[in-house]
Amino acid sequence: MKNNIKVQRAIYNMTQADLADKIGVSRQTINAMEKNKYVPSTVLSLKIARLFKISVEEIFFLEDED
Amino acid sequence: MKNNIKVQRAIYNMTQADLADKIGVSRQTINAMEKNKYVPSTVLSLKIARLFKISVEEIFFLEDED
DNA sequence: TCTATATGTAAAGTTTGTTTTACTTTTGAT
DNA sequence: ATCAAAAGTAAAACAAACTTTACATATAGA
Repeated sequence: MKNNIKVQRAIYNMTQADLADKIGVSRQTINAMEKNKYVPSTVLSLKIARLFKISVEEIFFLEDED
Repeated sequence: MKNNIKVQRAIYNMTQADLADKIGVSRQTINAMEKNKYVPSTVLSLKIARLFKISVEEIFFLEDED
């Protein structure tokens, strides 16, 4: 699974730490997500989508290997 | 977080085992999700949404405590 | 009522998400 | 070139997802 969190952050001019604070996780969690180190929980993706005012599907994308 | 997976299954007339097979998890995983025993990964919620031809937000709902 | 199918549940074990601490590297502004 | 903020990374520890096995309960049809 891939995501475009970094792009959304850029649109809203937020740092990884900003985003982490707003959705209640650590900065490393955001960093790891952006670097595709792991798959976040659905609660996290819903919170991120809500924050950026777009759908989960507009941020997270399934890949063939998923 | 809550979900309406059971309703979607009913619409498509699928058993928990059917759904589990289609998205590649165990039947107990589906059962536990429906009973709100745990929060699925974003990969799972994307697969379920795709299967039911609706958005993640139409199946999974954040609650105040999330 | 008997039987098959579907659902609920539980415990043990494995894998993966997430935090914390801490350090390095990059980037941008002055 | 320097400095501060931002991003990248890593290891240890903990929490939560997910599997497997196994059994109990419910439901519907013959």
